[in-house]
Amino acid sequence: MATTTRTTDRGTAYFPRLAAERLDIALCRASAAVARAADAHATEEGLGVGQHLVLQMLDAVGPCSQQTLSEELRIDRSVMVGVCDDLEQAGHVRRERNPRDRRSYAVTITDSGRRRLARAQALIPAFLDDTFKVLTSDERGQLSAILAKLLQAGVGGPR
Amino acid sequence: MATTTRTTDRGTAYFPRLAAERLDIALCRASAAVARAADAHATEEGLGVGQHLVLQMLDAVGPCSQQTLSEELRIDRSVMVGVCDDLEQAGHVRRERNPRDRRSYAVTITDSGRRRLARAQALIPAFLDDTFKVLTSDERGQLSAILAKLLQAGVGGPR
DNA sequence: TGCAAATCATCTGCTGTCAAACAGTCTGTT
DNA sequence: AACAGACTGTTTGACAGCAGATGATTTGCA
Repeated sequence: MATTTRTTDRGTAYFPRLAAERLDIALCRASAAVARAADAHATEEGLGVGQHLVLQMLDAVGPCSQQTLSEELRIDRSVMVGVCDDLEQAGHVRRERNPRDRRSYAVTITDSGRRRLARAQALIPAFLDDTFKVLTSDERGQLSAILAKLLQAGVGGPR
Repeated sequence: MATTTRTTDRGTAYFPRLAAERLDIALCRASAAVARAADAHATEEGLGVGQHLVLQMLDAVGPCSQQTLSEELRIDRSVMVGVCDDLEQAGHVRRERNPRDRRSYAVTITDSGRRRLARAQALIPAFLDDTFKVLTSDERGQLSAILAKLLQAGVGGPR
């Protein structure tokens, strides 16, 4: 049937086709999709990605200022305020003034926080297996290495 | 100098170190950084990533409804309204009612839109070279293939 | 010592995304 | 024909991220 205005119908699969051909702006959009998947899992589980990262780092390296957390985890300072608020209110973190520099806090993970972290960590393998199930083991390793490299190079701005 | 509360000092490089070790929540955060880099470049250049993708697709496959654009490009319908508003106001796109289905528009790229697209496309290689300069050619190919694979698998939800 | 500049945490305003609700239109069944 | 249900585009409200300004504190320098 002839129509003057030919409108593309469903099932064109334009986006994946384009993406497979070359690395361009579209692929940066794909990165956002991966990030969204993590956010969705995190909110569903009840512990935001930011909160998770903070607990992870505090557990690994000990008490930190919000500034240090902010820089290392690439989370904006003003956002870190709310993240620490939530963690503190949940009792997963203590905020004590650093006696050597009373401008900053010494944010410390509590036992409750450590238990919460362990619980969240336990769910990650299943999430990753599900999210990246279409990738081979090699591809997962490649993705990991590549993103780490980009991070170290400071892609995406300083914060 | 001994202190009771040991606060981690600058330069720990905790995040990259963690990221390099294993694929976990932190790496999904890295994906967000890549997406941010593209957004920053786009706004600086004056044509948003969403607008760019819409022009790209309209140029490639012809007139589409906003719904089709939305699904293929993984942009929320309600966001697509604004994207098309901006493109239409700039004269890069025409919105005509589809006579066969008056619910939908037939969004069509104009000559102005085609010129704008060409101008934006011309800047992409330089942006990519800069953003991914720390990657080898092989790694770029791997990243491209992996993200495309994830896209086809529908990572990040339907929209 | 005294003062300018930098630093840390916080707050405010702006922007963009998403979910849900809505009006108009189409499709299929009776 | 009549009506229920699905679809398209739009609006609204809630929410997160980021830039810039602010108050309190520290550091560096004259």
